[in-house]
Amino acid sequence: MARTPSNELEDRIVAAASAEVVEVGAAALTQRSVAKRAGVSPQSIYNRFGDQHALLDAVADRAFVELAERLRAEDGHLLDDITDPVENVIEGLARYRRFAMGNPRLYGLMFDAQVGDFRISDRTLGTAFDSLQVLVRAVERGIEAGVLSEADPLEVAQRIWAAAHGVLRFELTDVGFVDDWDRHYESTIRTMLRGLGASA
Amino acid sequence: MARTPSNELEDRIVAAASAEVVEVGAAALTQRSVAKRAGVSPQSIYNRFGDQHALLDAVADRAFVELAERLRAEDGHLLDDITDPVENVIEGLARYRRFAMGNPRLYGLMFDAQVGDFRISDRTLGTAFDSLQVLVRAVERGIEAGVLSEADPLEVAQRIWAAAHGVLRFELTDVGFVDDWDRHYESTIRTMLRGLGASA
DNA sequence: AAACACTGTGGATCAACGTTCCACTGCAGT
DNA sequence: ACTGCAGTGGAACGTTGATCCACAGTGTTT
Repeated sequence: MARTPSNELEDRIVAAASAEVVEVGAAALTQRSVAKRAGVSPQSIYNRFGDQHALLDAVADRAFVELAERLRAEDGHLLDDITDPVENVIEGLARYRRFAMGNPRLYGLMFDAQVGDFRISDRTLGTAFDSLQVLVRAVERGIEAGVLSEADPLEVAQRIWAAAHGVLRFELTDVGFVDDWDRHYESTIRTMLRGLGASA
Repeated sequence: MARTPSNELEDRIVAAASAEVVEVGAAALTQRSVAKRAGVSPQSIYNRFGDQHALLDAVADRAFVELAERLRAEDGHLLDDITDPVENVIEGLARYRRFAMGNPRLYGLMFDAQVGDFRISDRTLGTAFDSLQVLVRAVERGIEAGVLSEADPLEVAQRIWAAAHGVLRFELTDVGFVDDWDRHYESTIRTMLRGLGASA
């Protein structure tokens, strides 16, 4: 070894790529535009990440970390402070929605294959799993409180998550025929929670 | 006017593009490959459709028509023949899932922005709306039978649709941590229907 | 202090892509 | 028979992801 690579450079590249994704989307992002924005040569990206997919994967991974943080605490309000289990889930998913609608293109990168055959790596999928734990914990609370019926919390959390994701995807791609998406989103989740209720 | 354009040619191009989408996906599809497959010159595609997005839109439109047909009748079995309202919805969405999983790339084109900033046109969105009517009708039956509580059938149908779509998207992009996706899919829908139940 | 090893630069290059242009051909309508 | 447009074939342009190369800079080792 002769020289220690500066990971400050790596951060700059990922930050530039993130900004690019947020502004124009992953599909419109180019290696040259990222390099220019980060103030590095196009070659450096390949030296660091290998190819474009790997770079996008790094962007997605970082986004999942930010998502998890935002779910746990938004504007200083901890999700754990909400005691009512149902409202805890509702508020958590409301934050989830604000994240998605605030950064639609980033959300698209995380959950779609927006650019060619890009797929999230297993490592990034692990980070996504960490984010999901927030919802899993909320479900566990609901079960303990008897508001949700006994079942595998992970499986239940994913049912709720899927429903929320489905609504968001439709909203983001303008598919569907809804006046008030905000209301529709919450209605769908409340319907889900009602279906998961302990009563019979 | 001198010559009547053969829409047989148009059909050939759309058919070739559909096959291409099914096999390699919309992102990997190229104008040249479609032209070659259809046995026409690349130029003809532009003469007919304008650009690639318009061609993909035509493919999506056709796919929505096929989806609606398949929902209504699969292997000669009419959906309307199922009298039980709940099982009617379940079977309809099972067919929906088989369509999606049988043609994942086509499904991706219909509901994602898989290639750049491509969006379904308003006209194609109308066709999608027609497909949704199958589910709306099933919900109406459920309400009439008292199995589902009184509400706007269109709004309710979209809640169910969104939940189904969410599960499918996660399955298709390998996001989520589920053993048996088939079971998870049906569980999610049944949870939804339970939440929509007439009982208080 | 000197030599080394590696990172990053700058620029050229390649193949593939969507799209456009143009000259040419062939058929349908008057 | 003449005319006009649909479609062909091929070249071309600009942009993209990716690779290659010679060169400069800098931290580490000797």
